[in-house]
Amino acid sequence: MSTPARRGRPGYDLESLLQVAVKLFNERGYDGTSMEDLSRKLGITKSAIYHHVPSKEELLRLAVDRALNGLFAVAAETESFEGKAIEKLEHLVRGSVLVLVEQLPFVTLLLRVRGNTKIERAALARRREFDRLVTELVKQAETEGDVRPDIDPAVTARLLYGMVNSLIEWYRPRRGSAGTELADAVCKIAFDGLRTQGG
Amino acid sequence: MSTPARRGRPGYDLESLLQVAVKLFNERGYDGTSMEDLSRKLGITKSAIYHHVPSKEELLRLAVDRALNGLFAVAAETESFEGKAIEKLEHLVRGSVLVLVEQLPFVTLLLRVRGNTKIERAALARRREFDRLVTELVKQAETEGDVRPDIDPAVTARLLYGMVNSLIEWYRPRRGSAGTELADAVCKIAFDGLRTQGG
DNA sequence: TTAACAACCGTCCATTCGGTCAGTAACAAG
DNA sequence: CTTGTTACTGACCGAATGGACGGTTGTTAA
Repeated sequence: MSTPARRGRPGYDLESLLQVAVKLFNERGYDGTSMEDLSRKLGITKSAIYHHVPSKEELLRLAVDRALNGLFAVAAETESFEGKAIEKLEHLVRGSVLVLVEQLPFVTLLLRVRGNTKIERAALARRREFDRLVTELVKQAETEGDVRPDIDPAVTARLLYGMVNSLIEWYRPRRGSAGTELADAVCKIAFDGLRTQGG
Repeated sequence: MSTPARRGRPGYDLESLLQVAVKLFNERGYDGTSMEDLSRKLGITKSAIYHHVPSKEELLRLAVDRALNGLFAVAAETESFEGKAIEKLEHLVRGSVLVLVEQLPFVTLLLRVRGNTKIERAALARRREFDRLVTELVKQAETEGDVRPDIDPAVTARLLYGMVNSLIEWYRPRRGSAGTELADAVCKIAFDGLRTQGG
């Protein structure tokens, strides 16, 4: 059923190890977490970690790639859409929130990468590509008259995703919560504002 | 005039050193920056740094305290205000954006603190206090009928400041830019949304 | 029973880390 | 020239870091 009867000695595999690692990286920061810290948390020795993964950085790479793949999957889905740009934009935002919620630890790690190594810089490059995509959509929606023209589209786009991405700072999954409610809240405030609608 | 003729051997003082340090901390992350890295950037030896500051953490403390003092000054100003809660809230947001812009490097460092040490935890505690203040204001504004009641005020508050704080991720000061325009943009989108208003 | 398999341990290593300390260099005022 | 003041150097230290390596233990399938 849930356990497909794995061969060999039981213990961590790469997946279960990655979960713990990413969680710890988020708590103390990637650079602030030593492999000793991680091994202590796992309950195994440091050298055992290197049986599963060739380096500390590889753990980071696996995590941020998972986050980026999730986000780009939503982006691809959005692009193959018919309709007005503002509808595409809302779809992208909703999808992004859902990815944030479902892959919270991975996305959290991604959004904190600073570009110290080749791998981190590659992640930043993909992030920028995603941001460009959002900006283009906002621009188009403005051209179509659905987004307020009194603010630079690039600024609007960044504020929008600033709000979306800030979820990682405080959102914590509760059992039974679908994430769609959260996406609703984000879309309401981002698109129509927190003020009571006059009308 | 601009130089009040300092005594002693010329070079860095605590202030000028702090500027460079905080900038580097923001580029590579606090944990990702060694005192050797910093000394290289400064053009002096590592031990020279310890003439100005007793420890690496003290640099962090000085920086985050400066950011927190700026934010709490605005908060105090806001509390001594007369008027509706929503007006207070807008004043707080505007003031926060201005502090963010004027003290960008310090606030940036503050918002990335993870709580690994006593000093970091103290900073996080003060941040939470500030967040409580914002939430209370949003709640009150909702009671007064000025903030949409269909979203949990705590969520609204967090999304609002998620947007505000996201400025540190992309805003870079340009000469001649006052920051008030940015505050305008933030308030417009946060309070009234990015969608074109149905007149 | 045995072979394949996968997870794990103990020991070791070169390097880097934050930090110390005793002394030196460069300036201003008297 | 001296004195006070401030910034800096170079050599050093114990601890922690990411990682290497050869050997071991526990589990399943044949």
